[in-house]
Amino acid sequence: MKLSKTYDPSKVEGKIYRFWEKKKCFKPELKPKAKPYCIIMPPPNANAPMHLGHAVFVTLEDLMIRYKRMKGMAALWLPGADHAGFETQVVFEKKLEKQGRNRFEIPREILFREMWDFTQENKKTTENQLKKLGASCDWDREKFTLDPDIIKIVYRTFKKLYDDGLIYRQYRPVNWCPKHKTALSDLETKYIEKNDPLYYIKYGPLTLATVRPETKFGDTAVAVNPKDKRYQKYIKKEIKAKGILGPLKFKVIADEAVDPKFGTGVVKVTPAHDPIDFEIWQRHEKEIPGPCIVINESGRLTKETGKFAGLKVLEAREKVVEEMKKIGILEKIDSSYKHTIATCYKCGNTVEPLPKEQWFVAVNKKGKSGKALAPDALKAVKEKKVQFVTKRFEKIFNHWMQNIRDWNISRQIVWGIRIPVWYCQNTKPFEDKKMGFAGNIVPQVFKNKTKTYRLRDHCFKVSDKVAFENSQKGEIFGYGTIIEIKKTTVEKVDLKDPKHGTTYKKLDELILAFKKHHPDKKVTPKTLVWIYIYKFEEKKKCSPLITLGQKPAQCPICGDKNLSQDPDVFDTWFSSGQWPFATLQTTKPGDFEKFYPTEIMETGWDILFFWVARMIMLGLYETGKVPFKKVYLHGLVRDKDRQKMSKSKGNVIDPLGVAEQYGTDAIRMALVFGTNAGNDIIISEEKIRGMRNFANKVWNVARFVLMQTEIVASSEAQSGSQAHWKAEGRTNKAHIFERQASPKTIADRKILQKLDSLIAKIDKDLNNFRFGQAASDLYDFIWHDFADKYIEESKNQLQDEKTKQNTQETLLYTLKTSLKLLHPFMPYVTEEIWGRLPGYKKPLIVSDWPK
RNA sequence: GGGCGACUAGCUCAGUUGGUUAGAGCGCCUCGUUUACACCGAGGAGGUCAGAGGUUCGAAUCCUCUGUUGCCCACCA
Repeated sequence: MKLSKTYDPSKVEGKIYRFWEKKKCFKPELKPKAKPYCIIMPPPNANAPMHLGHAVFVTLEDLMIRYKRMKGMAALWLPGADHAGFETQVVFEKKLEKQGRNRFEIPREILFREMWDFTQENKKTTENQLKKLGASCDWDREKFTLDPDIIKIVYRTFKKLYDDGLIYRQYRPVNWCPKHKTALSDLETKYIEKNDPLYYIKYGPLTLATVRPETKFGDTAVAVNPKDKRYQKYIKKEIKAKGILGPLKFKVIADEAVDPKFGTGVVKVTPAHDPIDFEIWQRHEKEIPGPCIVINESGRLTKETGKFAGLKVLEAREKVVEEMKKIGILEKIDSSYKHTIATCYKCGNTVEPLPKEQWFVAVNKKGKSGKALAPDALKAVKEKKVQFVTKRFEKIFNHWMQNIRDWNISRQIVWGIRIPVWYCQNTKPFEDKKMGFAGNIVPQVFKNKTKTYRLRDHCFKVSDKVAFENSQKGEIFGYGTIIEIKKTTVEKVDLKDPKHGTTYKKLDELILAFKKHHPDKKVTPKTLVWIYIYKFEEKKKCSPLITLGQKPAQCPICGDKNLSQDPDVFDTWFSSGQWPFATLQTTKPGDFEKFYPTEIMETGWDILFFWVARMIMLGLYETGKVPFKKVYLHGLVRDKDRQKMSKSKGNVIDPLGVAEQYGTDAIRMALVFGTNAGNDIIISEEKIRGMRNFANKVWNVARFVLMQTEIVASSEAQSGSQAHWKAEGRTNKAHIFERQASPKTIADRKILQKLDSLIAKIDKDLNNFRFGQAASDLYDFIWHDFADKYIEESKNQLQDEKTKQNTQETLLYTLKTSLKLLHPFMPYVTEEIWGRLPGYKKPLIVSDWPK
């Protein structure tokens, strides 16, 4: 029996991968004393099978690892899988939708469990795909981003940042997706250009321009530029204006952020629904008044907007504009106005800025430790501690890093690492005295007031304690001890008493307010009212308790045992930003010390900000060292029409399917051949087929060489089993592996010289990350120099007894060396042939690189 | 509004610090079934390197401008 005429990858690949695994070829322990070389695999998302895009990173990283391994280094490629927080949540919610279910109706624990099972299933699939692609990673060290020991490290970092003053909680407008009902980071929004009408609205003596008239109900002021001459006389004055829901009063404030050239140079300030307005407002006042929140979490108007309550933003806009026209405050509409709006990068819905209390990472600030996230990262790059293989990504990185704002890491979803913070509910007074006042108190109760009035008889006694709650935030902010209770009627309430928590100028207003709170009751001037006079005591602010995951027994400040955990989870990138050290610190003892900082981070450029930037910041912060010395960013895989591969377009090439048809080696070679760092990779079936042909060429070169050197027979007898990897029964012709000392023919000399310079060239290319160049050089040499020229020439030389021996030597030596050089690119076919060579000692994957 | 790329053969792309006659794969044309391979071999056609200007002994490569095209970032209400 001879070697088959064509190479059949399906017969070899599985067998060879298992053989490598069995021989522990992927483990760095193979060379205990060698220099370490480590790549952390970008963990594939465990929410879908991999596609050809993933095959790029497998190919490139495996290529580097195999090369360095053959170069004699203790090479570790550390695999993993990513729970991929929000991404997976989105995928899973779609799945639920198809089943007619809704995540908000499913209890947290059950939903989490279902998603856990779902990701575990996908994780198995991706592991198999990685193996099929020939990934020579160390499976014993595989990590999942939700492994308990990883979570522990994430908690440790969070606490460290908090203690250092670099993590804080703040109430402010955040990017809110009304569909997914969670906040998003600035990176998770996508800006799109839109043509929206710009409305010019009269505000008393002023006119302002806005695209969002529906948020008018949440206005707190009107702002102008302090230097704007037109409006000097209004600054700090109060102006009266006509509004849809009745007369309005606004203070005119001056702020630099207002561009006098835009619109009329007058801006309405809506702190709850616009981040810039919030900042303006903060410079003048502090709190966002509760009634100024006019849009809710579903993107509908709140009850503060009266008859518009319940309408969606766009519906409300139309109606509001109509009304404004009616009452004559709409001056004009500029319908040619173009601007950009933020949308959710997953569902495309308009992002609604909503005020929320969230955890933020201060990226520009210096902590107590003296460390600062973004500045330190920039410095490390500047000092070349991290080098970008493609220069232009360094520019992009710098630009981004210099302009980033604080990072919101709270997400209102269940899939992820729960934020390890407990809040003291401080409910003691209620347990003791059963007050139950909290839910019904009006919000306008302040600490310098001492009276509040109620329509309802709460049956309180003097000396009772009541709690005051901010109904917007659902938070108790203080307690009152009742000193006196008076019973009176609405008309007798002293409207001028400054001690009242709520003040109305006229009886009508008071009645209106009462009606709003008690829509079920008739309120007349004769209606009974209770006036509670109390002593106010601000709630002792118990600070949030940051732990390493465990629930504290009690609040260390007030001793209260009623603690509740923050319902939110971390932005998935907050935890994956710690991946390089989190993995190495939890695999095997000594790994971190040995392999950190890792050699290179190889991933797609689309996650440069999401992931690479965060790893540099958090890695530096936590370990004092950069997480990797180099960054290699590959391009996106596109089809031959330059289309991005995506499921919705239906142009996804399934790597397993193609591997089945053409072989893994063909795909891998197709993905590197003629490509360049950072540029997109265009792949087509024709290209893969071409590389399959190349694999076959290599196979046939080997077939010829083995036939001509008459050593096939002994190994052929055992073909089909793994026996041919055993050295026994092999001829003792190890010497013919050696390079001829002095080539006897011109052809010999020529091919050997070419081979020498090829080795040098491949080394140089690989060390400079010019994989595409190396691949085509190899292709060229093996096909056109070795096969087309030398092998043809050898047919003559083998006829001649004088040159036969030397020709055999050269054939074998050239084959052997070619296989070594080619192995990182096409591991399967090279290993398979290698196993059939005379003088076989150990697998090609762990053989020495040619010199 | 800022920034970053791309433009080389019919198609998809290489081309290192400037240096012979600018390359590959696929496709196309001619010939060939010689005992490694038709998933092949031999040969061939096909390019004003987007355009203009500049630097240089010499430019696809460096500089400037223009055009076409793609992408990223950004708190103009």
